[in-house]
Amino acid sequence: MLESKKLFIEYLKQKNLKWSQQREVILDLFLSTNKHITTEELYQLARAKFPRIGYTTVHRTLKLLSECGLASERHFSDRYTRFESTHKDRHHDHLICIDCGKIVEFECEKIEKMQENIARQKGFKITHHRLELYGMCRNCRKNL
Amino acid sequence: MLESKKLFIEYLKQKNLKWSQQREVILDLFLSTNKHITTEELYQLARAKFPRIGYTTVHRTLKLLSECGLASERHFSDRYTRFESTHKDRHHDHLICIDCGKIVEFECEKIEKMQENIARQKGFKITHHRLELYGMCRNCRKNL
DNA sequence: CTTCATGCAAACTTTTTGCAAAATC
DNA sequence: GATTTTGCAAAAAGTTTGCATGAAG
Repeated sequence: MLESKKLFIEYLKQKNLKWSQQREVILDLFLSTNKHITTEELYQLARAKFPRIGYTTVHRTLKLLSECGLASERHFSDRYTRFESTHKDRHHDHLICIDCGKIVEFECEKIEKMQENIARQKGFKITHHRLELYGMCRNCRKNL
Repeated sequence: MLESKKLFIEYLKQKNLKWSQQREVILDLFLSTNKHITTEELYQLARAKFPRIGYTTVHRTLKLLSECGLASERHFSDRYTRFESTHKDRHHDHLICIDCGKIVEFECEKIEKMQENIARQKGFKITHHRLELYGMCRNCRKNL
């Protein structure tokens, strides 16, 4: 079983919460998708595997996953909350194609260092940040 | 009269739209506030100057200001849409205190350059970006 | 006097909550 | 068996729209 699946089950036990079929379906789908997924999208996927599942359950499970650190909530420029799997790799930022919506992840140590510098100058202690670069990917530029 | 006020009036003329008392109140308040303001906040300010004004009017005027480029919409981590005046100074990013909500603006040429580099590596051409640093400001750290 | 803007109320969107029935421990 | 979860429906919270009335050109 996946490390993160164990982690979630353990988390539930600690909190005296219960493991359920629905939670399993949702977790599996969430872990197997690489996307920055919305509740609605995951709900649609889940319904394919477990037709009687409710939107609310998906929503609450995603919240649970956020609480235990397996997911993190993100807001890009539409008004959906998107959930991203956090456990697998370390921090990264996003490049987003404004045409096709493709999301590419990247990380840059130097930028992070510079952010720390700026924050120090302004008297801040950073807890987290958000860096999103919007533009056109190679493909979409080609098809102009 | 302010440059941007003229600009807005000109924009309205071009589109065969009308100048009104409400639009003037809203524009003046918007231009005189430095905040990243929500519709609700601006509505409250506007009511003080023009009691019969409606929320809808404020909302629609802010949308107009976005359309003509005088304002830009931003989404931080709460669920409000915030409007920021764009004309006055050039691009900048934000430091946000997670405790008191204070927003400090900054700009960093070096970070921008690096962003371009990363995008180029990934085949992207950047149109715009968003960088937000979240943390605790000096004051809030003092009062811990 | 024609056209557009206003402001109310009501619709819409996305997220969240209350609660009776069902599943888990 | 006690307690938590589920799924529905309905509430919240922000944003957007329809429409009769009023203001601007």
